Amino acid sequence: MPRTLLERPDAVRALAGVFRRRGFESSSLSVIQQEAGIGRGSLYHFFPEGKTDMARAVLDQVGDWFEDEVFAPLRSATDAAEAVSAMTKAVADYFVSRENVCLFAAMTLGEEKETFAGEVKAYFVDWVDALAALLQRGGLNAGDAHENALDVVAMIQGGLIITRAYGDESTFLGVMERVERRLLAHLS
Amino acid sequence: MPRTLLERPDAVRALAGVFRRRGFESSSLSVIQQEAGIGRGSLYHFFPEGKTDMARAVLDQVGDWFEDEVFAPLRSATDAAEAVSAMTKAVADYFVSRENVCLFAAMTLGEEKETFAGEVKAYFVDWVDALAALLQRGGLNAGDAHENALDVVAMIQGGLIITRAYGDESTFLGVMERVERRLLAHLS
DNA sequence: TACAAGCTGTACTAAACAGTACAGCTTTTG
DNA sequence: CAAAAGCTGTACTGTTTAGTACAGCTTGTA
Repeated sequence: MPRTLLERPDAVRALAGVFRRRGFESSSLSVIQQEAGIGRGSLYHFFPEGKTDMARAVLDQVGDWFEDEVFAPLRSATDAAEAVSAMTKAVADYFVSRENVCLFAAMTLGEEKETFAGEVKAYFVDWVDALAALLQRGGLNAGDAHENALDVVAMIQGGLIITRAYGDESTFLGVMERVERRLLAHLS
Repeated sequence: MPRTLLERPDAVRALAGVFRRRGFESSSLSVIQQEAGIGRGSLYHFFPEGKTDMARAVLDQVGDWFEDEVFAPLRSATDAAEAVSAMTKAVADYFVSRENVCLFAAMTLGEEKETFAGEVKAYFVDWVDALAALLQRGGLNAGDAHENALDVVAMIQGGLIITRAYGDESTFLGVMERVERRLLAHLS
């Protein structure tokens, strides 16, 4: 095997940063080169189909992180209250350290919304369903569990929007605190 | 005065449709011409500064609608419960008939987020503050009123995201129903 | 030390882009 | 009915875009 100066996952991480900061559509190849510090040659080496490939790789990586750190723990948890606190903490830390941007939410708008509709839907369905199942195990009936899970995920996503609009990340943290409190109240 | 075949407000309405459907950044001038049915000449006649002018005009028009139909009624209402129901109905009807897209929320991402940061912040601040003031008049203390107002606006915005991801507008309508129920519960 | 294979910068192409200029059209006003 | 003024299509410019081609570099392996 030859050298591996830059690994694909590193490239994906750098791309994710650019897409979060500038949005997918206004990240031109020249901007990506500059901000991610990756040349055109490397970019097309790792992502032969261009920007679409890059976006897919970024969404995959984010989706994997949520699967491992959020959805799977929700599904396998035995203590519902503990799982709720772990989820809110993980999610809050994640978005605060990622410029308060959810790339899946961003993909519900713009040109390529159809291209990634499947992945985007799966992300939200997985999250809502995993949380709903946990709430059901915590004592809620199926309907209430699903409605509460949906409302909570919506509140988190809306909280991100408002905190970006306000330019003040404490707003998002406040939303996350109340999300946790609300879920715990339902479980007691 | 000479003829007025196409008025500026009509042009703005057409532009809003294009921006909602395709996103601001991927609406090129040729796409706008085609989908809005307005030629290049007319576009630069009405919006001399180009796309930035167009976006500003669209945001202004949407902002005016919300001011007149949502924020002002919230501020001047005497019956809090009635005002809450009026707001949820107006907002639900608005977004359902506008492809479940909030253009102000869309402007918190992408290239021009800084250009319109002021307008975007004002929109959310006006909404949250008007609703918070109403809840306070309805008996909540200042802190609870503000938190609930913020959470509700977040839930609405997040509901739009999830309904677009699900490709099923009944999800958003469900969120709006529970928003209304929750607010009414706080007022009783 | 030499080969193999992954990685990378540079130069290039064709298409799409935002924005300009302007002649000419249409309709209201006097 | 003529003039004024708003509106509109077309042709154009220079720039930026995504994507390609490829020579050459770097490093692990034999």
